[in-house]
Amino acid sequence: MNRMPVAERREQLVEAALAVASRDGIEAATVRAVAAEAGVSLGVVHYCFQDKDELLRAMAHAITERNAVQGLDQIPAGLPVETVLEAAIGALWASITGTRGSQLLSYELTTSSLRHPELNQVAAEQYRGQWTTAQQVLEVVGRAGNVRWLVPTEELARVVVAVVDGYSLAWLVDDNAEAALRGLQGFGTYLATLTVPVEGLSDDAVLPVPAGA
Amino acid sequence: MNRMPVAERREQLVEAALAVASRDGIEAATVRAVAAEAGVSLGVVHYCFQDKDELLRAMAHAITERNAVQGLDQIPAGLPVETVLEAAIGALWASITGTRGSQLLSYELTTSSLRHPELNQVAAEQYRGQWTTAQQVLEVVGRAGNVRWLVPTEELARVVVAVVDGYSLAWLVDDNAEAALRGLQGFGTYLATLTVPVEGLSDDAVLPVPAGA
DNA sequence: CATTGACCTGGGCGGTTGTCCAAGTCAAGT
DNA sequence: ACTTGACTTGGACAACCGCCCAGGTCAATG
Repeated sequence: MNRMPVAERREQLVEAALAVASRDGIEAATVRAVAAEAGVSLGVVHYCFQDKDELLRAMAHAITERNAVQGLDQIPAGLPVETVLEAAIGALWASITGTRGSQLLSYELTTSSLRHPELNQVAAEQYRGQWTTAQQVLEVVGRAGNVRWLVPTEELARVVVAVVDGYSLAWLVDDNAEAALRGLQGFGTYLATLTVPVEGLSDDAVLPVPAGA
Repeated sequence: MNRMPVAERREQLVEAALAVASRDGIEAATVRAVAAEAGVSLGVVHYCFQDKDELLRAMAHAITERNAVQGLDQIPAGLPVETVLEAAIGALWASITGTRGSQLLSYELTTSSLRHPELNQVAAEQYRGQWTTAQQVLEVVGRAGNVRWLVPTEELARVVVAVVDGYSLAWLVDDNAEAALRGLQGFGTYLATLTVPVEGLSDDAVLPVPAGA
């Protein structure tokens, strides 16, 4: 096998761990399985990571980062907020149903983190990421729909994450993507009732908007 | 140790498994740990259960049954539906936050079931139970508040379960019970907007109500 | 009292796990 | 060319896992 610096090897191993765990579950992500997936002999893993836990933490960090970067910029602007929400929810749901293994792995990581002290930070970091992402989406949606939220976006973000999490879990169990999407869209129309249109330009002070739009 | 018929021993072992898994996680519920918890030697477990999986299935069945029997009858009647919902949600949330280990175990069982074919039915059964329970609660609430639901309770039940699940998971992670309860009560006021008061007796045909009320 | 059979014991078996380590390999610097 | 040190190898280790089984115990039955 070809040699490479430890930093690069670490990335490769994290990728391999992500592949194994997404496909076969977090329990199947043994040191041996990850090494085999990466095409690397057993010792390499403990040469690059002190622990198996350190590898799992790196994997969790990677999956959290990956979820956060989702396309914020392809939300259409200049449309009614109901339409904007519907489009955003549709895109979000498509990206969820397209990565079933990763979604399931996220829940496995959450429960594992809550049980094992050595993974203590994982779940909290995951949720912080989801909340800030949801908040950013809400603010982008507000600007795109030219509305102001009646409830602080920080509070709303927690609702959104809870509802999306709940529907994702239900979908993983019953495999009924259409019913879940219908429910989510219903939640979207409810969200739309929590907005008021921004009429005058004088309202800009309420919700600070970067000049670069 | 005192002897007992296998049926009774099975119940005791299921109880022990539930105790171990709730306290230390589903991975810690090994055959040895369950036997030790029950104060029984190793072989007894395989004398009462064919598999470890059969023991876990029995444990999952027990926890599902236990969640379903929650007090449906202590919902106050003759009050505005908003008040009824608030009371019901408060009671539900208290029973959730009072059993942290069991809640976490439920999520662990769900993910395990989705990964391992030998536990295939567990998650589905769990969700069927939750949905029907939620539907029953909704109908009781409707009768107690003297209102009719604008959306079929079967559909609404799925929403309720998703939202409660999502908030429970968030609470397990950030341990902020007050924020979660506030969010749930907000969801309750939204639910109240999906009802219309039952005015005339002629409306009884729409929503069949048993004579015994 | 003798016997039967349900129930219990505790050690052993093969397999998998995380971790470690002595030895080997190879590109880069002198 | 040779030395150095980063990187790789593959086997060994103890601990734990689910499962099995030959044998022991004891209440109930004849």
